[in-house]
Amino acid sequence: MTDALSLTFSALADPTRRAMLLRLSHGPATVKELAEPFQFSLPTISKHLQVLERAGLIERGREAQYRPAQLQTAPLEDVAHWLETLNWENNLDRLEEYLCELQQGRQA
Amino acid sequence: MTDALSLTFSALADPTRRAMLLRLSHGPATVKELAEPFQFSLPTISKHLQVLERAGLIERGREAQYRPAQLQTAPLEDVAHWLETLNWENNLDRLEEYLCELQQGRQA
DNA sequence: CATCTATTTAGTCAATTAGCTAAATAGTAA
DNA sequence: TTACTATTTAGCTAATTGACTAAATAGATG
Repeated sequence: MTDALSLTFSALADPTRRAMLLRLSHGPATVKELAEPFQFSLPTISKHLQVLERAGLIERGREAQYRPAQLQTAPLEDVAHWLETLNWENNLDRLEEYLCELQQGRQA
Repeated sequence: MTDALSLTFSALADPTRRAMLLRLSHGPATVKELAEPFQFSLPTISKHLQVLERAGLIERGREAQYRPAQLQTAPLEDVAHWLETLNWENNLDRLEEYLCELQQGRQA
């Protein structure tokens, strides 16, 4: 999918990538550092990082041979916002239902 | 992926499925009703519902020929919780950093 | 320059996904 | 029973994904 939310959700739909983000929530890290807890090859880790980058969940710097990744929270906020919207609509409906019941109570 | 969070995130990583959930946040709906806004075939819609069901995002009833779907919010709360955890760790680190700076300031 | 470390690219492969049509099943109603 | 509506299953296809190894690139250092 090309839309931003879908990119974000699908980037988050992998436990390795989520673990990486958790690691990055403690501060920037290099590819090798991020790879350490896992048994995957470095190219595999590199690809995971590309997925996270494409979703805007990380940004990458350039320091010597290192390309340190840093967590970016904007897409996470978009996700939180979408969740709130779902709930907000839910609550609006509940309110509407409640008002309807009130009105019917008055008419009965 | 077999873990619950991954199932949830990957179920949410599709705009059609997200639109369905939004629709369901207004109340239960049948497959046909859910299919209406889209140009996809019914089998396709049915498969999307199976994905949502497998992720626990909907539950389905049985009323005559209809199999109405109903939004389930538990997995959404798990997602919200995971997002909070990320941020919570983030904030903890910031606090720690801040305390470090304070201490160094005292030593300087 | 030669080499070492960090990272990415290229190319392969198996599994999964999202769509389709055609056919099967479940339940209602004539 | 037959026919109609709602939904799912089966089987197909093309695209995507996540893993790998081998090789290429970027930069630092002997």
